[in-house]
Parts: sequence; structure tokens; C-alpha cells
Amino acid sequence: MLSKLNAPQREAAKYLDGPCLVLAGAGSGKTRVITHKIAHLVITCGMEPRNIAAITFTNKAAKEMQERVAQLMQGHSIKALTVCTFHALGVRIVRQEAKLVGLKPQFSILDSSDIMQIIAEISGGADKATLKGIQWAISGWKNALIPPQEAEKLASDEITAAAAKLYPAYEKTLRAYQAVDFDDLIRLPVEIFENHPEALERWQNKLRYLLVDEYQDTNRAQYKLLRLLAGVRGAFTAVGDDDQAIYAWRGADVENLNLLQSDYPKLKVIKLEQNYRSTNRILTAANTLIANNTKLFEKTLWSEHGMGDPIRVVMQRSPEAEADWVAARISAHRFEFKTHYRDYAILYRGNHQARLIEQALRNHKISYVISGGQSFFDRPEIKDITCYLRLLLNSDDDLAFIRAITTPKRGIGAATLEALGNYAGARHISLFAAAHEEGVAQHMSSRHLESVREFCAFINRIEYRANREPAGQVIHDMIRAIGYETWLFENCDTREAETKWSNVTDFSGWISRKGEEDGKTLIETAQTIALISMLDKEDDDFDGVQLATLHASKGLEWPHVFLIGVEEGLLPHQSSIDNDQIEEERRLMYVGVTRAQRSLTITACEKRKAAGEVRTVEASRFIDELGEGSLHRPDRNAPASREDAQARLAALREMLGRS
DNA sequence: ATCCGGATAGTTTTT
DNA sequence: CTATCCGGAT
Repeated sequence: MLSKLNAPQREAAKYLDGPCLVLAGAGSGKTRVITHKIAHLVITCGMEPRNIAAITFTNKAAKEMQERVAQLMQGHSIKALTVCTFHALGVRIVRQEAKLVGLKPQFSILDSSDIMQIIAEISGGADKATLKGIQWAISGWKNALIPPQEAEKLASDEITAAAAKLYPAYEKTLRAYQAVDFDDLIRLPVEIFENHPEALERWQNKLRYLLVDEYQDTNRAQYKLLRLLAGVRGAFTAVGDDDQAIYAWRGADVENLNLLQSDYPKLKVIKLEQNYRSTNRILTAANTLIANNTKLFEKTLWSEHGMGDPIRVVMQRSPEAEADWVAARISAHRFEFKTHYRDYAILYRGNHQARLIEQALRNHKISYVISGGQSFFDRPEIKDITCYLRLLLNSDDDLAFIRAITTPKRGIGAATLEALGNYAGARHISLFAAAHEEGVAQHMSSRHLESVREFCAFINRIEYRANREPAGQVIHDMIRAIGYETWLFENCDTREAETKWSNVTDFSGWISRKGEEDGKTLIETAQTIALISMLDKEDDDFDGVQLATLHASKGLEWPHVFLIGVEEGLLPHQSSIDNDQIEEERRLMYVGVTRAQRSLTITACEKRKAAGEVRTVEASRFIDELGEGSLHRPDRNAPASREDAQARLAALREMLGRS
């Protein structure tokens, strides 16, 4: 079973005598260790899959893990195995134990735009930046398990003071809507387990072995949850890499690595240093770079892939020249080495850098894909539909009620909703419930009340069907009944409406399929969508150069990587220089460098526009920190090398051939 | 509802 | 400086 692992990997997969921390360097096969450990637990140790949970941070990682376990354990049913994100596990816990925290099992999960809306309402019209700051502060407190009373003491500036003041009202509003935010999905399980030992025991008994991926990204609340679930037995394996901790700014606490050691003195620490991804030249540079950080655990990556080519460091005059150079180089390189566009990635510090690159790639007729961007579920047309689903699940969800009842327009306007809202507020009930009461008739015209009640009756009818009939049929009928398609084409220009409508049909088709696969009703299917960020319709076979921020590149790899804008002020970013956060920036650089399998090209500009004026900028200190021995710095003024000349000729030929 | 002008910020982002 | 966002005015 474990024969395909190297020695430390095998040790990590087999070790079951207590808590285990696997320090898995970049490209060292951490997913392999996790999947093999699961297989080992089930096949060799006879453990039930239902008692094992593997926890990841992203849906993508969860999905990959699931596929790889399935592949590894063909012939074993792993249906009951838990492979999900922290938040998905949180949802399961809170849904099952909902009444312990005063929620109904079908509570709504609000996304960040819903939350902005709530904060805007309870703060009584602050500007957008302030709203964001407040949301940020409250989220931070929740992730650090700081209750409202304590938050007040911690408030240091105007915004955090405002946030602390609004925190209780914010919580109250969420509860009134029978809703939770993402942070609650971690915080509430912790609260449940701390206050209800019997619930904790139930879950400890169910999840007897835990595997945590990307452990360095955990925040306080997540660590607490892990510790509660693992209990005194400490039956868990945490896999992570302190050198790839790049999310401190959103609450991830590398200190959790230290805590693991102090909380579990018997912690077994296993290092994975053999890399299966990159050439030794790249690894040496990465090792040399990261040695500049003060470190908890020393690691030295090595591989059997030979020395490889030196890292190419190229200076350009301007960001425009840089973008053009990279595009030209990829074009030539692909032609010369008969590679595919998908073998290349261009990585950068900030999203704005993608613009020039996109332009240059278009000029060179190079196809590309940008990772990140707006998630499918954030699109307005999809939110319109999901609000109907939220309302079907939870009629107390006033945000969903308002959006659904006004989209498409059905003659219910602000005045009617305000009257309904006032009545509901006075009686401490939801808008939906208020519409059903007799008393509300005195606050609005019968014509308006009639429309509201008609809408509610419609929702009730759909809800009845959503609990019984196949998901696909009900959602299809619902979308048709509300006249969404017609409304789209009346309110957008044709092109836009077509795109939006196609997104809606994609969505409804996806719900259909999902419902069919799991043999579930619309109600049951709808419960699972809040946490899914993308429809997995990423075409793996699309041949395009990958554009990604360094953050988004973590966990991915490409044969040829271009790291652009490697300048003081950008990478490391100026604000990180100012705030003494160079080490995190260095880890970001480290992540970028270790994405490359065969070749790495680093570019920097001599001049860059900042705040309007063109400034002379310096190459990043991180370039020097890679070690001169790993680098090749072609002199811009020297005659082009034979290789370069050939490449250029090849590119030229290709362009001529195409046009 | 829609358009225009002024103000404002211009890291990283998943769930 | 410039893109975006918000608010005010039509």
C-alpha cells in the first residue's frame, strides 16, 4: 500500500501513535501522504471511512483530494469518508446542532455582499471604505474568537471603534434572519463544543481521525476547532509548510505551528524535503532565498531532476516593455520547444499587473486564462436565483426575501417594503411572517398587500414542491414562473442578457444534475450550494498561458514560470516594507519560485508609474537573495545570444505563417 | 432609471 | 494619473 512513498512520506503515513505534524516542503507530495494515510487507516488498520475526516481550505483542494483517494482505494466504498473544507465541516456541525445555538437547521449562509448590506443598514450610511473596514474588523474578531464585549476594549482607531459598537447589533441582525456568516461556521462549532460536552463527544466519536491540509493557513478559531475535535487523544495529522504561509493578513496564524508543539508535547514532526517538481537550480535558489527568514523548522529541498537551467533575470525599461518581452518570449519558446501555452504561467504580486500582460498577450495572439476574478456565485443573475433558494430554505431570511420579491419587478416597491418592514420590526418577526399576519393590512393598501401575499403564496407553493419533487424540475419551473428570462432581456442589452441567461441555465442545469446524482430534492440540494465557489467548469484541456497572482498560484505548478515586477515596492510590496512584514513577502516570492518545474524567468522594470509620476525603481532584494550562482543575467546591451536570435526568428516565422 | 462629474484610492482573497 | 465608485441631478 505504502510502497510508492519515500521513507519520510511512508513514516508520516504510518505514524499513528499520536499527533503528527508533517512539514511538507513545496512539491514534496503532501497530498500523496494524506491520501495514502487515509488508505492505510482503512485498508491496513481496518478503520471505517466514516470515522475519518480530511480537512482542506478550498473546495478545489477538497475535490482533488477526494478524487485521488477514490483512485487509490478502488474497490473500497469511501462514500462515508469526510473530505471537505473547514467551512463545510462547520456547516454540517451547526446544522446538526443548530438548536444548541438558537438556530433552525435550515439557516442561511450570507456572503460578503449580504454582510456589507447589513452593516450599511445598521451603521446608517457610512462610506464604502468604512463599511469594508467594519466588516474586516468584525471578521477578524470572530476568527480570533473575540466576543463583542472584549472587542470594545481592543478597538484602537475610529473604524475598529465603530465596528466594536456595531458588533452586537450585527450579531442580532444575523440571528433575526436565522443567518450566519462564513466566520460563524467555524466559531459556532467551537461555541457548541465548549458549552455542550455531549455534542462534542458525539462528534469526537464520529470523527476519530483528522487530517488537516495546509495547516499553516489555519486561524485561531480553526485551530481551536481542531483541538476540540481531536481531544486528548490527539488523533490527527496536520500537514503544512511554514515557508508557504502567505495569509497572515487574513487571520492565518503561523503561531499555530508553535502552539501545536506546546499543546501536544508528544507531537511527532516529520519533514518532507524531497521535491518531485523542480530542477535543483530552482530549489537551490528557493532554499537560499528562504534561509533569510528566521525559521522554526529548517528545511532543505532537493530533487532528482538534475541541475537544470539557470534562473533568467531580465531587466526591462517599463512595465509595457516587460509585458511585451514576456509575451514575445513565450511565443518564441513555445515555437522552438513545441510546447503548449498551458505549460507557461505568468505570476505577479497585484491584480492590476495583469492588465498590461493581457494586452501584450492579445497583441501576440497568445491565448490565456486568468485565475481568480469574480466567482460564479457572486454574479448578480446567479444571486438573484440563489436568493429564491435561500427563501425556500429559510423564510426568515429577510435579505433574500427583499431581493426575491423585487427581482424581477412585480409591482412591489420601496414604500410597500418599508411598511412591511416597520410592522415586522415592531413585532420582531421576519418580513415573510409579517406578510401572513392580519394586522399588517392596516399599514398598507390592500392592492399592495395582495401582491405581497401572492408572492408569498408562490414561494409556499414552490417550497411544497421543492420538498418532494426532483430538484431539476422544480428549479426549472420556478425560473420560468418568475419570468426571469423575459425580465433579463427587457432590462439588459441583448448580448448581456444572453450571457446572463446562459449563466442561469448553467446554474439550473448544474442543480438538476447535482440533485439527480445524489437523488435529492431541491431543498436538500440547495443547502449545499452556499459554500461552493465555482462551478467546476474549468476546462482542463483549454490551452492558454496561465495568469495568476502569487497568492492564487499556491499549490499549482508549470514547466515554465515567469515572475514579473520583481521590484522593491512591488515585491516586497511597499506597505509590507513599511509594516515590517518582509518575511511574508519573502515567502510569497518563495511560493512563486517553487511553482516552476523546469525554467524560471524573473523580470523587473527600471521605471514604473506610481501615483501618477514615472519613478525609477530598484530590482527586488529577493533577486539577490536567490544567490548569484543560480542566476543568469543577460546584458541588455550585449548582442543577443544565439538562442535568443533563434527564438526571435522562430517567432517571426510563426507570425508570418499565421497571417 | 441613467448619466455625468467629482472624489478617492491604487496588495494579496477563500469560504 | 486613472479607473472606479458613489451620489446627485435630470
